[in-house]
Amino acid sequence: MRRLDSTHMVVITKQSAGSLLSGTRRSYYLQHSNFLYIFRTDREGRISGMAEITKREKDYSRWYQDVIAAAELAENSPVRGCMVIRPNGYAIWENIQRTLDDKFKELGHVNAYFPLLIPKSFLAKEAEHVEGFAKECAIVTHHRLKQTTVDGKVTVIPDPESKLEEEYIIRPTSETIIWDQYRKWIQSYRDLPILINQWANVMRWEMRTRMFLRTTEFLWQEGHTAHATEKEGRDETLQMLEVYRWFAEEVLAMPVVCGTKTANERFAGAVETFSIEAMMQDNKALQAATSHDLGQNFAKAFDVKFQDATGKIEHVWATSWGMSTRIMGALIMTHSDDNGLVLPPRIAGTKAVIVPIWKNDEEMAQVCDAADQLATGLRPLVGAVHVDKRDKMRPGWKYAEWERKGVPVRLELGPRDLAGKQVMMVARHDRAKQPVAFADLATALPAEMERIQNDLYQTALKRRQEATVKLETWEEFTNLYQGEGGFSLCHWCGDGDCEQAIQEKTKVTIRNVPFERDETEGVCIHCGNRSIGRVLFAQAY
RNA sequence: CGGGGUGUGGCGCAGUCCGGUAGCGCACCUGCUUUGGGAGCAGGGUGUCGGAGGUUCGAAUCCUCUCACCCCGACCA
Repeated sequence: MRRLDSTHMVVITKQSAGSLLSGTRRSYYLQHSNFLYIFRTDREGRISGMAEITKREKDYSRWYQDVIAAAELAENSPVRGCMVIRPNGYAIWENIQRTLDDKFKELGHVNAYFPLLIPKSFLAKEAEHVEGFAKECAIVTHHRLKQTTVDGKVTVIPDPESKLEEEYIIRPTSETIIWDQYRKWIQSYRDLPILINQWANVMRWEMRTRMFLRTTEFLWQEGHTAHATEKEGRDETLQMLEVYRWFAEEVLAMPVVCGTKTANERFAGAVETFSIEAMMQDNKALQAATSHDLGQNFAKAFDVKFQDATGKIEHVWATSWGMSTRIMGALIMTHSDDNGLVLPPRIAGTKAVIVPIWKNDEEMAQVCDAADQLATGLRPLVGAVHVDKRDKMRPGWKYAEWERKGVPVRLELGPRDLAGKQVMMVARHDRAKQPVAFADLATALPAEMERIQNDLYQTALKRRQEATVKLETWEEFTNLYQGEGGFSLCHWCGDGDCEQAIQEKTKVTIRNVPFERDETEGVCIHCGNRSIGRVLFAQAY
């Protein structure tokens, strides 16, 4: 929506006289030169009907929602907290799945599928696990509906006679049902390791939801492995964290901080949780993936034992690790700008779009034919290339539309280009525009995509570096988070109560204890006790 | 569960104070002219005014109840 702003008006006055603009509270008139303009605006001061994206600096949260709507990634559904992922959004998720899945397979994992519904009793078996998830579970209590009439209207109710003997929980995560199964599969050390991944939907009944970042239902992968030794379990946990780091940085162009979660933030049932943390453009942190060392907790809860080579019987060692559709929220917030979505080429659904330009039917036939030929030649090299042949839309409209949707590269092809055997190549993120000869395109386009990928990573990295500081005093700390926020590296005593007190006072949390950190001596920024080293603080999504 | 706000065509809104049988922009459809950064003209279709009840000759508008969604908290990450 386009806003009225001072550069476009000489006088703007809230309607008051009444006669000219009868009965409208949100109408304004604008005197400019010798003309009187009349505008109707909505609550936000936007002139009706001109769809544009809220500026980041004006309202970051609204900008985020506008980008998702403008790029047609997802929209709200009739189900509270659940979104509909539209084809443009799902194409990104499919690329995420394909890339991660290939990597998992490379490392020896296989896919399997476990039920959506979990017997209620399973969740209760691991004490910390049940405590962590009990408050956000959806429960299936009946298996049949019954038609009935209320106030003369036909409706349906759960049939009281179909009440389940044991109720089911819609999975918030699958550890319990998987470990119940692993018990049957594992007897000897020869059965280990088990390296299974599942692509699935899960449900957590959150009180407040935001598109992609926290939805009631979301999509993810959850890896669940079983090992013969503690070391092997820990190695697997760290290996998968490294996969996530690689994926975030190399594929999504999103720099992350790898580290260990504090005890307070640990996964319910884990011995140790590791995370990758990214910084969004509003300086808030977002946990982009987690990997858990579950120790023997689930093996003990589900009685999963094996006999080792010496004949000794022992509980197995476990890990679990996941990345969800939440990462798409991070992807959107990391790179996008006030013109809409910006995507790194390696994850974009459509890598490039060709916009043919013509004046008449004859030219249209010629440029469209040439565009098709170019696209056919480029697809094997770069992936999906779309030719936008829609008539009744002028090129300028198409440029704007593809920019909103985040297609990394646009190729403009008009009669003059055709005559010169070239296209105009334009990058989405910086609008850098250059002519490229047809003959050079097969090398120039992949090179341009590499440049874009690298630019996006470097820009995000620079933004994070500039918003990361080392702080020494509580005053500096509170000042930072009452203002612009960001990442801060501060000394911390290691005490959970102290951590909690910091959160209650400032809403700032320890994101993780970074692997690479300054371990020089110091005192806790909050309580002044001896420090365990500097840890990463930030306000978080 | 508190505090605030909004429900009117696909989307964004006006109309509600002061009751008179629903309107604007965008989008959509048709035609013509256009097409190198958001085209123009002409014609056209689109509504149980969130729901229920009440007052009234007459309700989007007044009254009562109710439902849904959004924002700020609480919760969670």
